[in-house]
Amino acid sequence: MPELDAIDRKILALLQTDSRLTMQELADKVGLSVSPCHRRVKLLEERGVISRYVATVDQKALGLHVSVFISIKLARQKEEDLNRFARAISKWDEVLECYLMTGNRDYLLRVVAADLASYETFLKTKLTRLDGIASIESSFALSQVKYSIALPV
Amino acid sequence: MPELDAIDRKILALLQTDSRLTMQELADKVGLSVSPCHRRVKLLEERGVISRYVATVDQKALGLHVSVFISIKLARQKEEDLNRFARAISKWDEVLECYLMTGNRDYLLRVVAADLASYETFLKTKLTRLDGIASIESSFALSQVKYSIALPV
DNA sequence: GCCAATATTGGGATAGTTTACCAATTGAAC
DNA sequence: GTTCAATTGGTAAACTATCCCAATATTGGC
Repeated sequence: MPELDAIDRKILALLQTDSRLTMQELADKVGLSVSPCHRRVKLLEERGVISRYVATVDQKALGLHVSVFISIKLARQKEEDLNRFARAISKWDEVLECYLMTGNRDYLLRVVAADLASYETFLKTKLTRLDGIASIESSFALSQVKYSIALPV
Repeated sequence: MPELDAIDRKILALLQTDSRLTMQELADKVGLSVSPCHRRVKLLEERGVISRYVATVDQKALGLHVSVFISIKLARQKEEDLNRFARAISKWDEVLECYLMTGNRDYLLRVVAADLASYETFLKTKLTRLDGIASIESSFALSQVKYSIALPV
């Protein structure tokens, strides 16, 4: 696995911000001509450094006004319990993020919903129906101060 | 602001997963020909429903092995204090997400770092140097169980 | 420090994609 | 059932990605 040099990192920074740049524009910005720039991008894709290209959608435009962080403790933390939990939440589109945590909770989830009523529906019809959950604690976000997909390079 | 119909939502779902689909492929998948499909995508862009196109980068490939959630309380919560805090964290690339929260903390941040040492540097040279912070509590993620950018449509 | 081997770069040609225009079709209101 | 407005589909032109090959730069050995 070869290292990422300064130009690779610049390419990543730019594509994380705007993947619709043409190769010509990207090449100009990183100080290469189109061919080597193109080759570098393809290599970054093949090596899995660039994993995908996506459109980002405005949460308010979709009417998703509620963002909730949920702390979850499981009754048991055996590997099988963890895997079962991970499989379940992976299926649910409302769950955008889920982390296995250190400290006094097992999981931290970020969930979005249209309003409190549909969040309640999510809780009642999905999350609380899972076996092996010891406790659930919801924390509501008043506003999104910052949201970025761009990892520091 | 016209409503999003079923085809618009299908377009959004597909582009949130893969924005590199050609108009031909996208049109086939939603059951339109290229022209109307292209017109709909452009409208979604103009109306801000699609906000941008980005490449997603693999966190491990960049060597960013540490993900931390930070709970922060401010000494005061006047609008000016909140704005000052928001401006500061917005500048820092390590902070990927920041939410103003209800409950017993003011902010929840998601921060990434290469290792514990560089996280410590972030804390010491940036976060703890801010004025007006009453408390900071770090919660470490052991692993990312789910991470999605695709909002439910 | 020089040379050979290797990797990287740049330009040009081609295939593929986006985009704009216009006619045809569909749907809705009266 | 007819008219008007909105949406659709096809075609052509402009733009972009992609591949190939020659030229240039970099690295390692001596």
